[in-house]
Amino acid sequence: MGKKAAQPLYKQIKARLKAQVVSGELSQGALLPSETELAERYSCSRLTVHRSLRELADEGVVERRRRAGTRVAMRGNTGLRIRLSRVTEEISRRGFAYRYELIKSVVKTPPLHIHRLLGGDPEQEHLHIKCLHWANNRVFQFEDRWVNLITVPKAQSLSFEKMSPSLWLLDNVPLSDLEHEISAISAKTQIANVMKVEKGSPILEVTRRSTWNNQSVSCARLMHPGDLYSLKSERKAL
Amino acid sequence: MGKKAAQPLYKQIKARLKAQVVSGELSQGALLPSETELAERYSCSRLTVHRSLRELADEGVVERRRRAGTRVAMRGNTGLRIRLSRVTEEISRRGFAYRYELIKSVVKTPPLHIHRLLGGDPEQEHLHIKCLHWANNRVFQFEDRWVNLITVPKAQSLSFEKMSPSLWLLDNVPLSDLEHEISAISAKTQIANVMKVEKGSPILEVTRRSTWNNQSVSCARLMHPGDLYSLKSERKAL
DNA sequence: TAGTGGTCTAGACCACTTT
DNA sequence: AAGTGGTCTAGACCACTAG
Repeated sequence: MGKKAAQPLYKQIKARLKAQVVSGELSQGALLPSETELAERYSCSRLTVHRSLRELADEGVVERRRRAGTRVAMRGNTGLRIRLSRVTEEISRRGFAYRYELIKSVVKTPPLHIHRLLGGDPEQEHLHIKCLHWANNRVFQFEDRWVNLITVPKAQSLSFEKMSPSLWLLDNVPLSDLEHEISAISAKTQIANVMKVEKGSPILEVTRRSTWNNQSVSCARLMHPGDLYSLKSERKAL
Repeated sequence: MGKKAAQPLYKQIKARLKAQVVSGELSQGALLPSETELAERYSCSRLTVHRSLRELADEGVVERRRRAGTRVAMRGNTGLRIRLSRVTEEISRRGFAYRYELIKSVVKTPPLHIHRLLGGDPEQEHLHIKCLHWANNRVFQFEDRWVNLITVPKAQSLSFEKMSPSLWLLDNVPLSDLEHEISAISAKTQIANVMKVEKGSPILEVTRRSTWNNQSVSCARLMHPGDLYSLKSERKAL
């Protein structure tokens, strides 16, 4: 293993400052030197120091305010990042064979709690799809999705017999914002039957809502058997 | 509501480029103009354009490689950010009264699966704590934690009768890295009894491991009744 | 090897907020 | 009023890699 090339200067400075925070040398709320002073101390331009501090602020390590200076952020608020891949990747990464199964696909007026997510005319019909993503002989994900036919009219003419709507949407609909909610539920009779798990089994549910220019595109419940799936964060700082 | 001050130039450029991606005008894999060209087009310095593109790359909207240029990123890999606050805040934010209850606190040799997380000598004794965080009359979180007594010797002399170890650690131990895993489990008899929920209830479990300079500090299972707690992501792009 | 992005400088002006 | 961070410029050199 050869020695790594030198890190860029701004990363070195960032690392040194972060080390002082992590070691407790700079404790919660402590004031850091100004950018000008740090630039002199490290014999570099102010912009270089600025970038170090800006990235530390983005990571939540420090807090910055004009005139007030840069301070070590209070702990106790932790951010965690989770990466989600498309189902097919998640399954093949685990070494399982992927199979898709359409359960139902109908166009109808959504119930009220779905209408609240999709917005628009309460009488408008939208596309409701239920399907399964199999990993070998187990159900890996049960997808229960509504697609907004106003924003995505193209979806109405598709059968989704061979391809899941989640994959089709990813490749065919430009989308901007996603909201997620992660919860643990218990498999009720119907869900247990569909997912081929015991009634009452724990289910990890990811609810996803996607929007485009503030117009809803689709919302979905993605349900996984608790023993097959969990979400891991990237290991990240503070 | 008065009009906002003009956005900084790099944000405007970022927004314009992003809009082209989101609208589909630039589709997956499409090549963007070079920094030099964009700088001319927007009549600004290259650094300003660079910052726009760098942030878009950080957000996963584009991918950049030297010589190869900047391309619209493939979709299907989504990042989601979740913010976690300390338990007391989570509870008071919901308008509930917080109460802490210590169940047990012992020093002993951990079982093997815990030792794998804590590292070091397999015979070394560590601090094992179980406690409850109540929200009004419901158990909001059941905390099952091991604290590494090699890295945090101070913890041995504390009783944790009034204050939970999670809160104490936050304020007293500098920590650098956190790893999380989120899963759905079913309340087995013992857990159901402790958490005062029905046997078999869904539990949202967050497993957290904290390290300091690559040495483990503590690991914990934070268990919440599925009907009381869920994790919401910040709404963020792509 | 040519062209891309990555970093860095020295200087400047501005916006904000505390004093 | 003064000092902080936020942004921006015009230039430079370097590291990487596709052609």
